[in-house]
Amino acid sequence: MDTPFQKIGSDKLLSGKIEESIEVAIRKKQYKAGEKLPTEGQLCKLFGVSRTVVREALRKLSARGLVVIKQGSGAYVNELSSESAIDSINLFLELTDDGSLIFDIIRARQLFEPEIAGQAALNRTAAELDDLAENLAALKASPSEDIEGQTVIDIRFHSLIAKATHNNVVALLMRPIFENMPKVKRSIFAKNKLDVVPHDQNMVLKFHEEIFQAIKNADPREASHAMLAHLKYTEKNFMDSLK
Amino acid sequence: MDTPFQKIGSDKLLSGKIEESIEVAIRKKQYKAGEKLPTEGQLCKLFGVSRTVVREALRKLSARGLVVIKQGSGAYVNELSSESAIDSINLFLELTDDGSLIFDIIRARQLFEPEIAGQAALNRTAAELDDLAENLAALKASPSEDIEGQTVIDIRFHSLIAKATHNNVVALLMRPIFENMPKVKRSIFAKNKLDVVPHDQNMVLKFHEEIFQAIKNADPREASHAMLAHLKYTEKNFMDSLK
DNA sequence: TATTCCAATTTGTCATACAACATATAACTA
DNA sequence: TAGTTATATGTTGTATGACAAATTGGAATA
Repeated sequence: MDTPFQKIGSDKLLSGKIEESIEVAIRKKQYKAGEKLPTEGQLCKLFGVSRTVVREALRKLSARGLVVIKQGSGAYVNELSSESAIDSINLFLELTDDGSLIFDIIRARQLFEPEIAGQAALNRTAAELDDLAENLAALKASPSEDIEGQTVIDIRFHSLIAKATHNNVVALLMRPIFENMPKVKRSIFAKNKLDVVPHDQNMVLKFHEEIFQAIKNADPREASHAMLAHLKYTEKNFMDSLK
Repeated sequence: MDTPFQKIGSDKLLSGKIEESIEVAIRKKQYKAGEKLPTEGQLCKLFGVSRTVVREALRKLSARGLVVIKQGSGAYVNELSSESAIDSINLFLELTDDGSLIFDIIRARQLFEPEIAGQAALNRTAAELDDLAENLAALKASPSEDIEGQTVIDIRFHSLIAKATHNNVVALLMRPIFENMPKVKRSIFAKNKLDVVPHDQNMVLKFHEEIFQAIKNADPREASHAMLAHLKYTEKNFMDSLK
C-alpha cells in the first residue's frame, strides 16, 4: 500500500550516505580537482564504519567519474572530464533506441547545427579558424578508402565549430550527437559499393570548405545556410542507402 | 614515460572486468529491463571471485543507473530512466562552471528552442496540444507570489514542446538546459522587488500563449519567431537584474 | 650525486560471520 | 474457507581479519 508520505533520509544504506557526504564535499570544492582524499582507513574512522562500506562508496563515486582510485596510492578528486557524462548519455540513447536513433540524430543535427554555425561565424577566433583550416587539409590528405579516418576528421570539424560558439553548454550537448555520427556513416556505406566513396569524400570536402569560408567571413547567415545544405545532402545520402 | 601503445585489457581490476562483463550482457539485452540478475553468490561462482569484488562491481553499475539493488531481494536491470544521464551532465556543468553557465544556458536556449518550436509545430499531435493547453491553464491559475511553482510549470511548457518534436535526442539533450532554468530565474528575482513578479508572470503567459497558438496552427515560422521573442525578453529581464 | 633497494603505506582481493530485509510456505485464527 | 500471522529460507548489508599487489619515500649504496 502506498502512503502519501515521502521517504526522508532516502538513502538508508551506509555506502550511499558516505557517497553523498563525499560528493557534497567535492561539490563544495572542499576537495579540489586532483587533490587526494583521506585514505580508506581514515574515512573508516571519520564515518565510524567498516572498510567494506567506504570502499563501496568510493567505487560508486569512481563509477560516476568524480574520483579516480589508484592502487597503492589513494583516491583523488577527478580532473573532471566530460567523458563520463557523455558516456552516460550515449548509454541511455543506445539502450532506449527503438530504431529511430539514427533518424533522430540526423534531424537533431539539422535543427541545431545551422544555428551553431551562425553563432560560430560571429564568435570564432583566429586560432579557431586555423584549427578548422588544418582540419580541412587533413580531410583533403586522407586516403579515400579510409572511411573511419575521414569520419574522425568529420566529427572534429563539427566539434570545432561547436566550440567556436564559445558556449560550453552547446559544445557539451552536441557531443553525444557527434559521437553517434559513425553509426550513420557505417549504415550509409554498409550496403553501398565502394566506388561511391571518393565521390562522397569530395562532396563533404566541398561542403566543409563552404562552411569554413562563411565562418571565416563572419557571415552567420551564409554559414547557417551552408551547414544546412551539408546536412541535407548527408540525409539524402543516408536515405538513398536504405533502398 | 608514455608509450604509443594502448592499454589492452584496460581495466585491470577484477571489479572493473566484472562490471564490464555485466554491462555488456545488459547492452546486448541478454538481461532485459526489470529482469533479475543472478545473486551475488551465483555471480561469485560464475566469475570465480570473491563476494567483495562482485559487490563492488554491482555498486558501480548501480551508481551509473544500470541496475537497482534491493536488499534482501536482488539486483535488477534498471528500467532505464534518463535521470542518471541527466544528473551526470548537470554535475559536470556545475563543477566546471566558471560563472558563464547562466549566460551559456540563456544563449543555448536562443539557439535551439526556436527551431524546436518550429519542428513541434509540424509534428505535434492533438494530445500534445491538450497537454500544452492544460499547462497554460495551470500557469494562469498559479498564485503570482509562487515563483517556484511557476518555474516548474514554465519548465514543463518548454519540455512539452521539445517532446512534441518527436525526436528523442532533442528531448533528452534539452533537459539539462531546462533543469538549469531555476538558477536563471532565482538570479532574476533575487535582487528585485516583488512588485515586478506579477508583471513577469503576465508577460510569460502572453508569450506562452503566442507560442501555443502558432504550434496549434501548425505554423513553424511563427512558432519559431514567438519562441525567440520569448527568450529575448527573458534575456533582457535577466540582464536588467544584474544592475 | 645518482641509483638501487627496502620498508611502510595504501589499495585490491579473499574468507567468514552475522545483521537486516524480503519472500514464500506453513500454521493459526476468525 | 479466507485471511492473518508466524516461521524458515534466501538475499543483500555490514564488520572484521588476513594477505596480495602497487605505490611511495627514505635509507643504503655505488
